[in-house]
Amino acid sequence: MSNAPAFTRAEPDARRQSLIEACARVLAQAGAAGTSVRAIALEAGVSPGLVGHYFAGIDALVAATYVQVEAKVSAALDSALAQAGTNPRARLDAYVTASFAPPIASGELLATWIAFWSLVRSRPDIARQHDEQYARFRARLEALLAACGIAPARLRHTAIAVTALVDGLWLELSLSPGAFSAAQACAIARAQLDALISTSRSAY
Amino acid sequence: MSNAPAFTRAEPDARRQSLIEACARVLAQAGAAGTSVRAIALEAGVSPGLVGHYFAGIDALVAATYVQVEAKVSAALDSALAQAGTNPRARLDAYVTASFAPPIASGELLATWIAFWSLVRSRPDIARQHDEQYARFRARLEALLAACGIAPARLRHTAIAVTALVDGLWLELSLSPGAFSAAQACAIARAQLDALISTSRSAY
DNA sequence: TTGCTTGTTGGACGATCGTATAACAACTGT
DNA sequence: ACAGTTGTTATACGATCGTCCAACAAGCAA
Repeated sequence: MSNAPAFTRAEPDARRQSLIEACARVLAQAGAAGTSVRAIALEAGVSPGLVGHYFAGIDALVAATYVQVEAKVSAALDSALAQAGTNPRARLDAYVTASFAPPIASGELLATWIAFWSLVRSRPDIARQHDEQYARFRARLEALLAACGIAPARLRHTAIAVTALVDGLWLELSLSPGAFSAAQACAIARAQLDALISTSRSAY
Repeated sequence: MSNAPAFTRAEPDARRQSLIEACARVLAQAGAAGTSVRAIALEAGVSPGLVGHYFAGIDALVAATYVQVEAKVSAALDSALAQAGTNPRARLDAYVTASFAPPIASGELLATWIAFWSLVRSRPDIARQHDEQYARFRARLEALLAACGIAPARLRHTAIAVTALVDGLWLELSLSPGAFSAAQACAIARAQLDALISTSRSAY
């Protein structure tokens, strides 16, 4: 009779990955409040108990999801930079443009970030994870800015400023897409970059 | 014998207010995940059932708490502007300085904002509330920037840029206070404002 | 084929959630 | 002093939460 397998055994890494992706989808569709072990397991097509087999708890799964989302964002930025050529200013523009385009600025990512942010204050390990992620993003931006001729003494301040500007535009763009468009966010960020770079060069 | 009252009857508005303040305290201490009707009632010193008497649900209470936090932030900004005198640039600096100082940049407010943001995507009424709040903040900033001589055609873009920059710095400052200090955030924002204002004036 | 390892299931468990409701008591007007 | 209004309490209810665990079965080794 029916010798169809009751379930398929998966490679541990692949199963972990599928749970992480299911968590991201649930976060995007149901928000942080509607994200439960059962909902994630249902989305992944597995039994609820399996989640506890791969992750210590729901918080650990959210943190792992954040890591994967961060990796996806980084990959999208790297891809944009690779296509931008070697001109320093063009690379900076490509960074900005990619930050306001899918998949980075797809409002579905917002729920993952918010769920992660809500854990930062109460969990020191997650706070450290956030700090490391922020440091990586700032370091990448510092390299791009240094290539544009920003004075080394102003590099750190400038990178913080650009990160804050891009994050602020990205957040508002994700929260209320009607306030302004991605193209406007691009134009605003580029205008700021022009001002920053010319100011720094005038200090030579 | 003991004729001490079992409970004290409060003015409806005062009781509403005390519940809102209790909700803000619970959000700050326990995060969005630990904020429940029972925890709020315990913090306010009332019975759990009373929350349902004043608010349709936990979401409505969070939304009301957001309104009150927004009012507090606005009051702090207005107070800072009132003390700044009449010089347009000094008023803009006062706006920035106040944005990175208590009570606005007290990390306790962050949990309220995050809890509110997590409701924006799934609840259209809360999305509208957020849009209105954002529009109010941008309008206030546009007035300050107009007084500094920003060209009317660039007013909207500039206000969006400054709002994004301040929000991004405020968010990172609240999430990880160790990355940079409030004074550094101030300096960064002021440098950006200098660049924006000189750029706009050179267009005359 | 047989036995072993282990990924996987499905449900049980206690705790906590939001909400509804009946009884109570504090205040107000008479 | 009395009665009516209603803010308030305390509890009950069903649903859902995260976690745990014994039983099952898929795949691999011998």
